Amino acid sequence: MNGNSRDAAGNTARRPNVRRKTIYDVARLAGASPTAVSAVLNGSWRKRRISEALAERILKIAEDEGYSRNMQASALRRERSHLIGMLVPKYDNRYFGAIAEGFEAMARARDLFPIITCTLRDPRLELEAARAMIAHQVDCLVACGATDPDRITRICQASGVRSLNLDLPGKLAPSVISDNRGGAQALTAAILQGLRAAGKPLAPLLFVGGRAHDHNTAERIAGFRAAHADAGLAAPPELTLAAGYAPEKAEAAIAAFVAGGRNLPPGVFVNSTITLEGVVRWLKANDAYDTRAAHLGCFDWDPLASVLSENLLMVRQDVPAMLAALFALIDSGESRAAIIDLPTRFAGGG
Amino acid sequence: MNGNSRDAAGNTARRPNVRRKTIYDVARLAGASPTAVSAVLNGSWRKRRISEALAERILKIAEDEGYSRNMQASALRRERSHLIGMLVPKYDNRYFGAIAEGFEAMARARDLFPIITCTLRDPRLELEAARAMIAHQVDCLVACGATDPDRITRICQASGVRSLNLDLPGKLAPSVISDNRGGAQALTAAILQGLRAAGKPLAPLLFVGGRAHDHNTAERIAGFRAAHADAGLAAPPELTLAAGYAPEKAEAAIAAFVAGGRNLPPGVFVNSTITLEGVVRWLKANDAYDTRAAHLGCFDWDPLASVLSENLLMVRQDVPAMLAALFALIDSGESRAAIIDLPTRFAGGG
DNA sequence: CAATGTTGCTCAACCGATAGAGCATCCTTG
DNA sequence: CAAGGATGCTCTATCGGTTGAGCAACATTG
Repeated sequence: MNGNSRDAAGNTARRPNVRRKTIYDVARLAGASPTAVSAVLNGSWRKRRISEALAERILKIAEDEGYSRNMQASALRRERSHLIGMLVPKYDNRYFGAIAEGFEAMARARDLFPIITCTLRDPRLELEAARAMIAHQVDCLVACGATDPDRITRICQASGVRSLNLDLPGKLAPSVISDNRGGAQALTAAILQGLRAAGKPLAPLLFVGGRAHDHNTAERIAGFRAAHADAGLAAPPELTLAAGYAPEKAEAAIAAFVAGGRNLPPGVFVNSTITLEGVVRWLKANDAYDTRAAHLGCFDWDPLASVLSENLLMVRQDVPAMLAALFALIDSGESRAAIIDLPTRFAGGG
Repeated sequence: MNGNSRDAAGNTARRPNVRRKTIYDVARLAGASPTAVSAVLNGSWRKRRISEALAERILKIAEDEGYSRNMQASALRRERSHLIGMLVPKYDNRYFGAIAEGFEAMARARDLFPIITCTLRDPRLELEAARAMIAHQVDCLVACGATDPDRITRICQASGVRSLNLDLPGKLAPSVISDNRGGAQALTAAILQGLRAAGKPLAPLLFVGGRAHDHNTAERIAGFRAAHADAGLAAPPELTLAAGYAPEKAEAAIAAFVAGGRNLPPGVFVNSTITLEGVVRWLKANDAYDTRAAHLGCFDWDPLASVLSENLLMVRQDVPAMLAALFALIDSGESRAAIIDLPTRFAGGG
């Protein structure tokens, strides 16, 4: 089958001309044992009763020689890598960007080395990436916005790796998510209120974006419908266009909707900033867009879009709170499945 | 495969109760040697003259047992980790997001495991992250948008790790960057042309954002000035506000500029989308903003901002070309310092 | 039939760091 | 001054995979 699929990088793997320093090199120069050097350099020297004098000598030599610990060897021996992995769908929006940045900072604050990889919302890539992370011995894996979190949890469990879910919940591991239903309900209500304030007739809104079968989109649709009910409106299913997140899909969905002979509703609930791009593009291309007249709401937050638009309502998920909850779970060692549902905030109306 | 850690008290994240499978486990079950198992599982079995029959038996058992290679151990022995690291300043814009996504995809296509970490434009964090990556034995490190690329290269060299620069050039390692000067010159010319087309009087533009001492900002200022010269305009230094990328800094800079008794120029060259946020916020807050009247240009590309604005010109750096050039260098093993300067593209005028 | 080659597999020595056990000294204390 | 303890350090096995060397068994050749 695959005899030789190796070294795609054209075998640039020449042996390094600079031999890496090891504890053995440092030990020789310090006239001490590798054990002593190891203890000094990993901080366990007090416990191991190494004298302050020797510790200082070793530290100085290590510094001078540019010694750098080989974490692979260290992790191998200690059966603990201090690596923490995270899977993220995309880097094309502020939400996941903020999650990635915050995750890294909080991991580092705990002396964990964060490894983040984006999986492009591709289920196969998600599994492959999870397996790769496990092979690299991550101590813990966070699946953020995964299409099938439970599948990932099962893979982790098989290798004894702890896993947690973020943004999208699973049934097999602790999950930290936003209150999508509540946020969507509030956003929908605000869009309707905008219509009222503008003296326009109330009518059911259009829902665009997301995947009907994913938890968050389902919850948002539920909130969307609840807000309609609260306003005494029906929310007919044909106004729900959840054909994916990509801008082109949103454009195509709206085009098909209109081509079906229907009138465009007076307001639109958009499921993400990336989808918003497609929605606005369609509206502009079809001369239906006017910054003052549009009644748009977006379940996602982008400060630049927010400041550039007049009538754009945005829901901001509370990334710091989500990460705080996530790391509280990680710190506590909790691994029972349970969902932590955090409230969202409103950000800007232009 | 039931609950989790045995010692509920104290150290929870301790030893996993699921003992990881090793080649020794598989070897025992297959009635073969660990050597044979290793060879089969890493693909070198043909070279090592293992029979097809044994290979298949081992593969099946490994699959059934859920074996997963310990990359730490593997990397330790082979002195090649197949890890490739990248430092990135921020995840708060599409440019670095696209770089991160593309980098991951191209690394994976080469059987390298990408490790990306964001350093928040913090020089200290950059060095710390570089050192951490080296400790984790990356085979190669890409410094993207680093504040001091040469410092990072020197650290890498001391450990025999290959390094490359992206987005911001260094003098000690190969660098792939955008033609910032040319892009800025074209963008500036386009803004001026917009003024002309709108029948407004030509006047020097304002330059906002970036750090005067970083290469890219310096180049962009040069291009900005060249375009002014081309149009027969002076570009007085007091119109150049390079006080950082953050939105608040841009707002503050403009506020100070105006407070100094000067009139706001008829058009603005903005150095990044993140800065644009601050610029627009100030313009709106001061009633100076009108989507149709504003003459804004941004050296950065954000499709949502682009589609939301009427008169916003954006320069799009050619991320795919940059990554292609980067990996061409990586694949070729090139490590001599040289700068590859790629043209930018225009994207959208609203 | 001996010499040589090929096939299929195993042995043992690593890679670098770490932890348990052990071993001299030196210091107390009765 | 011997027993007991503290101090300061080293020895050695080990984590899991990989690799050069080596060894039977069988096939081929002159």
